[in-house]
Amino acid sequence: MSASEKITIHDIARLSGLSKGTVDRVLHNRGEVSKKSYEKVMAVIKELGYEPNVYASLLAKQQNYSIAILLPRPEPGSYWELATSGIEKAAEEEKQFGISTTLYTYDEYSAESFREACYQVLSQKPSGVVIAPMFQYETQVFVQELANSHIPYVYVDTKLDTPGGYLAFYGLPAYKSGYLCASILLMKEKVKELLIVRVTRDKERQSDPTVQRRAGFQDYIREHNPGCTLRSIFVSPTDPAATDEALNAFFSEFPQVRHIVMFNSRIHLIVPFLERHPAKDMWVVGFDNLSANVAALKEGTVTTLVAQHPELQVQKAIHALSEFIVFKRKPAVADNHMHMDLLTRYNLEDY
Amino acid sequence: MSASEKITIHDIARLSGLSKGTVDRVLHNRGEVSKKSYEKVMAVIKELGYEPNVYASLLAKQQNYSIAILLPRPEPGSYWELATSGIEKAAEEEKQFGISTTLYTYDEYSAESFREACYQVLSQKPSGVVIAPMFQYETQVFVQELANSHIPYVYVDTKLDTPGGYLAFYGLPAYKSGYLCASILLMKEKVKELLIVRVTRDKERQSDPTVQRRAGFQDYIREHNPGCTLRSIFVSPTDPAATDEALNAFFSEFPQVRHIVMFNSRIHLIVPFLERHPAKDMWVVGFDNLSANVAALKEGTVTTLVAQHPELQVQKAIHALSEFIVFKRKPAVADNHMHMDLLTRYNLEDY
DNA sequence: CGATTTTCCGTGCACGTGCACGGAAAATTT
DNA sequence: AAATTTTCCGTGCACGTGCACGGAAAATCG
Repeated sequence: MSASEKITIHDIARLSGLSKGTVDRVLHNRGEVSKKSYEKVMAVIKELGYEPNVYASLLAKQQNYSIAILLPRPEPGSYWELATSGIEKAAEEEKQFGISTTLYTYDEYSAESFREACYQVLSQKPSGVVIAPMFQYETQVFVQELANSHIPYVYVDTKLDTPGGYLAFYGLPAYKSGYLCASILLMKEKVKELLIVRVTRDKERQSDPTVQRRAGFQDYIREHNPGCTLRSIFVSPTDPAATDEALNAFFSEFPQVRHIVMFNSRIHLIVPFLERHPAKDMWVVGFDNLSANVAALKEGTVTTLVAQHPELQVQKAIHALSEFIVFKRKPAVADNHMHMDLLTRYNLEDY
Repeated sequence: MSASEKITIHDIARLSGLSKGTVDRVLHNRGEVSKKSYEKVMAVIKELGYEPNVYASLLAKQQNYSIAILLPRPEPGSYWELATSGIEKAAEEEKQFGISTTLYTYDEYSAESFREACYQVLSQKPSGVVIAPMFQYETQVFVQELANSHIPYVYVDTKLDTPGGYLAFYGLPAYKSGYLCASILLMKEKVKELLIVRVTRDKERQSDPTVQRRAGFQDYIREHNPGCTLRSIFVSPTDPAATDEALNAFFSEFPQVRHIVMFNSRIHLIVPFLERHPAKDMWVVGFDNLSANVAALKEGTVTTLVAQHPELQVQKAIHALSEFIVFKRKPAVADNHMHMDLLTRYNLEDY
C-alpha cells in the first residue's frame, strides 16, 4: 500500500555483478547472454520484484504507433458522420502518446468495398484497429488476419463473436434498445396496430443491429400488448418519390395507424410525408441524433429519438486500443454497453 | 492525421534565440523571464504548435501520487468486501504510473465515523479521492473541502450532485435496477401481493440507493400490475432470532405470499428461515453476489440475484482518477452506469 | 600453439524535460 | 562611480531505459 521503492536496472546490475546492458538483454530476452548470467539476473529480478519504469521505457523507445479506424463512409448528415466526428477528438488526446489515427471507409452496402478497405488496412500494418463490422463473413476473415499478425482490434456499433478475441466492444445493447423503443411507443395507451418502416437496402446486409432491435421490440409487444398488429413497409433511402408512394399506399389502406417506428437512423426519410399529411396524435419514434432527425424533433414531426452517441463509442474504442498498445492494459470489461438517451423536443436544449 | 514531427523545447530555444532553461520557465510560467523573451518564446510555441512529451516530463518530474479510497468498512462476506477486492487489482495496475492507493473505511451507519475518516483523508492531502457516500450532508461538506484544495474526486455506488463537480461516477442506475427487479418477480404471473424485506438500520442512513430501487420497483408494479399489494417488514442485520420472529409473524398472518424481494445485499439474512420453511413455488429476489447469497442461489433458496459488480466500479473509479492525475484526461462521460447481471442457479457457472 | 571465429558483456550516448546552481547584465542604492 | 541588489538567463546534471558499438574472453580451427 505504501510505496516509493524504485528498483532500477542499475540496482539489478549491481546486485548481480553485471552491467545494465546485460540486464537489459535479459529483460527483453534477446540473447547474447550466458546461461549463468541469465539465471543470476533473473533471480535478482524476482527477488527485488523489479518493475520497469514505463515512462523511461517509452521515452527511450521513441516509438510511433498507428491506429486504423474502419467505418462505413460518412455521407453528409448520416449516422456515420456522427461517428466520424468522434475520431478527431480522440486523435488529439492520443497524439501525445505517440499514436496517430487513420480513417478507412467503405460502402456499407458493398462487401467488395469492405474487403478492399480491409486490404488497405492490413497493408499498412497498424498497431491496432477499430472496426464497425457490417459484413459478417468478411469481417471474420479480416480479424483472423489481424490475429495472425497479433494486431489488437476493437469493435464499435456491432459486435461479432470472433474466435481470436476482440479487445473490447463499445456499442448499444441492440436488443434492449428495441425493447426500450417499444415501451416508449406504448407509453400512453394500448396500441392496436403500428407501422414499422424499413429501408430497402437493409436486406442486403448480413450483420445488422436493426434486426436485433426489431426482435427486442417484438418481444416487448408480445409481452405487454399481445393484441397489437405489426405492419411493415419498405422505403428507399435515395428515392423520395418512391418513399412517398409507399407511405401513401400504406395509409390509404390503414388510415387508423397512429404509431410509427424505424430501427435505423433514417427516420428523417419519412418526415416530408408526415409534414404533408399532418396528424396531431401521431407517435413517431426513431434512432440517432442526426441533424435532420433533430430538426424533425424540434418541429414536432418526430416524437422521440433514441440516441446512441456513436462519437463516444469511437472515442472510447480508440482510447482502449491506445491503452493496450502503449501500456498493455486491457479494459476492465470487454463488452461496454453505452447509454441510450431519449431525446424529445423538451429535453433537446440540454444538447 | 499523419504525424512524426516532434518539436522539442530545444527547437523552441533555438528558434527564439534563447536557452531551453528559459523556454522551460515560460512553459511553466514560473517567472524570472523578461517580458520580451516571454513573448518571443510564446510566439514560437504557438507557431510550431509545440506539445510537451508526456513521457519525458513524467520521467523527469519523478512524482509520486496517492489516491485515497473511502468506503464503508468491509465486514467479512459483505457487499463492501466485494468492493474492496477491486482495489488491489487496480492498485497494481496504477503502481507503474507512480500511484499508490490507501483505503480508509468508516462505519456505514455512523456519520461520526464518516467525518472522522474524511478528516484522515484530508490530512493526507491525497492527489485524488474515491468516495462511496453514505451521508449526504457530511459528504457535501467533505467534497467542498476537496474542491477547495483542487483535489479531484470520483463517486462509486451512489452519486451526489455536488456543486464543485465530481470527475466521474461509477455505479448502477439505482432506479432502473429496482424496476428490473420487479420485472423479474412478475415474470411468470400476475402477483396479488408480495413482501419487501428491509433492514432495520436502513432507516438511519440518509443517502441510500435502496430508496431509489424501491421507487423503481413500485413504479413498475404500478404500471404493470396495479392490483398488487406491497407489504413490508423489517429484519435485523445482527439478530437472527429477531429476524426469524419477524418472518414468522408475517407468514402466519399472510401465508399465501409467494414473492419476496430485498433491495440491499442482505438477502442471505432470510435464508435460514426459508430453509426451515421450504416452499416450492417461492420467488426470492435480492441483490449482489456475496458468497452467502450465491450459496443460497445454488441451493435454490434464492431465485435471482441482481449483481452490480462493485469491484469493477472501484477499479474503474481508480483508473479514471489515475488518468486525470497523471495525464489530465477526463473520462469521456461523467456518469458511467455499469451493467447489472442477472444471476440464477443456471448461469452461475459462468462466474 | 597461433589464428580465427564465436560468445558474451561493458560502455556510453540518446530520448525530452525539470530544476538547481551560478553568474552576467541591468537596475538600484550609497 | 562604486557597491549592492534585483532581474534575468544559460549550463549541466538527473530521471531510467534502449540500443549500438566495440572489445575481452572463450571456443574452435588450422
